[in-house]
Amino acid sequence: MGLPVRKSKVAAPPACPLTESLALLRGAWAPNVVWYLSAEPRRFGELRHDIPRISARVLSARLRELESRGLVTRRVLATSPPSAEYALTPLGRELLPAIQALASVGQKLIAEWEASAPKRASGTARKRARQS
Amino acid sequence: MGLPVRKSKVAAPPACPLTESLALLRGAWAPNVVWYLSAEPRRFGELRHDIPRISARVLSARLRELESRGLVTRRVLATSPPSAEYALTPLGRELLPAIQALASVGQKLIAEWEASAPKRASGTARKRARQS
DNA sequence: AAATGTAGTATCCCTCCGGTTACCGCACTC
DNA sequence: GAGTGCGGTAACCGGAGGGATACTACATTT
Repeated sequence: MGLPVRKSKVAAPPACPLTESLALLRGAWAPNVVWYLSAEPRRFGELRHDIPRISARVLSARLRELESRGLVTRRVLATSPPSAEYALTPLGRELLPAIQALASVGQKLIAEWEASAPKRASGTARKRARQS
Repeated sequence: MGLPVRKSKVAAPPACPLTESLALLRGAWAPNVVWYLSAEPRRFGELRHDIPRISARVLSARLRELESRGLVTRRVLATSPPSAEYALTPLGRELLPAIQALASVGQKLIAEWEASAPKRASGTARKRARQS
């Protein structure tokens, strides 16, 4: 017989907390959208501009989902032509520390790569970027 | 003409830091695997037990990917039958604060739901659980 | 010899998700 | 009336990813 199965020291999942919050951020670009709403409310076109490679279709779908999950509110402005403004709810804000932590890890990685290969042109695409 | 596009107050993505770290955790159950390796190294079967709804196929694939991304190490133990032990690398450990932050949000949500509906049987699956 | 346990791999299949493209209605400006 | 900017939606399509199931190899236990 092999080794005995050791009981995990990590809290077991009756309903896994990690899975719960990941469900809130599911879908392409969802964390990015929350991130770009963190500083201030933003309009549809501004988010498109913030996240260059997102398509209008996906941004629209993501905003609807985030709204239905209670992370984001949508407000139509009486401008001409009408525009829409999206903002984080308190629930959405609760996820910011986690997103911030992820971003700072990514920031550190980028800084290390640039430091370890300073000869590379600064705008050069790295291989890892393909994984995004 | 509509409103002027406001420049984002969130740091722009030459290579988005958030996207970088999300790439490390891509794939089903990846954050959970890292989470269950946080306290101590764990073997394949233990991880299967920790994450009940994961299949061996996906767990295997995920561990290979996490290994290739440098988050996890694999060590074969000279037991009979041979077993394998997986552990976090320093890079993998860097993601723990973010994962911890996510888990604590999920924990809070679960606590609130249970507090707001104390009549429900504690083991009852909630609707949100289907989204996982 | 059969069962058990460990650590996977192989194969199939099917769904979902997201990219692309095209298009809409409105209001203003030119 | 044509063009532009805004905020989307509709339809199509392709691929990747992941669930389910079955199978392997080896060593020890019964």
